[in-house]
Amino acid sequence: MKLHLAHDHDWDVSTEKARAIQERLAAEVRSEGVTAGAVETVAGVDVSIRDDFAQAAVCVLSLPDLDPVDRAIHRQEIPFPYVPGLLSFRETPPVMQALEQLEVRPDVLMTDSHGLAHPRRFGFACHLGVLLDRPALGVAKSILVGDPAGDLDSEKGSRIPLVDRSTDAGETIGAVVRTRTDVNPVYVSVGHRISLDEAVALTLRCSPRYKIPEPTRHAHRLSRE
DNA sequence: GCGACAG
DNA sequence: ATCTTGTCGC
Repeated sequence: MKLHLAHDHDWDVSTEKARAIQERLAAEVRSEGVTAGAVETVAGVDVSIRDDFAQAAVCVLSLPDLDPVDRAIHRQEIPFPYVPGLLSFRETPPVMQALEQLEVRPDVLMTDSHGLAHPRRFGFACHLGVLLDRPALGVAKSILVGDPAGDLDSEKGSRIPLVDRSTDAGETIGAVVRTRTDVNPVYVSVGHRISLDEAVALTLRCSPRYKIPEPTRHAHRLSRE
């Protein structure tokens, strides 16, 4: 896919400068734009780390079937160390290179990270979305900042707000979502050009199925031998 | 000062 | 994230 960068900046920066960049770009995040029901393709984005290399993988799935329609990977040396709150500086560079290889332009980008549920309201999901000016959301497996507002029902589909009390009036920065009964909840937050409700709806639409992409089945079979 | 800390 | 052992469920 053709990458039209709405914003750009240096990547070889200090942690202080990185935080400053996040604070500057956080003002560009938009919490509205996409309608989950109209989304036809979603790109799942993830990065694996081994030694000094980062490998980004992107798989575009169709909705509502979740059939893989395009994919790409890119491996490169880790550009930035892992620092809580600065994850995007390690993951964005390799992911951009993988996205550029796609032939199908996904309607939404889904990342394994937080978006607004971040100390400076600018997690990886926001970073990716704002630089590309594309819809994006974050789906994390654990909390970086904030607290669940109450107790989440064990029933699939239940959701409660994720709020940040450390600030003024305790703002809602995301949602705690149960995608399946008897599984740990995921933490969904806005990345860019999508509302929290649409982000939650999309997360649910993308989770209750078991269709496994061919490459993954192969890798799984090999790994247990 | 101490604890927390996406992946 | 990655590593590694044991256990539970379909």
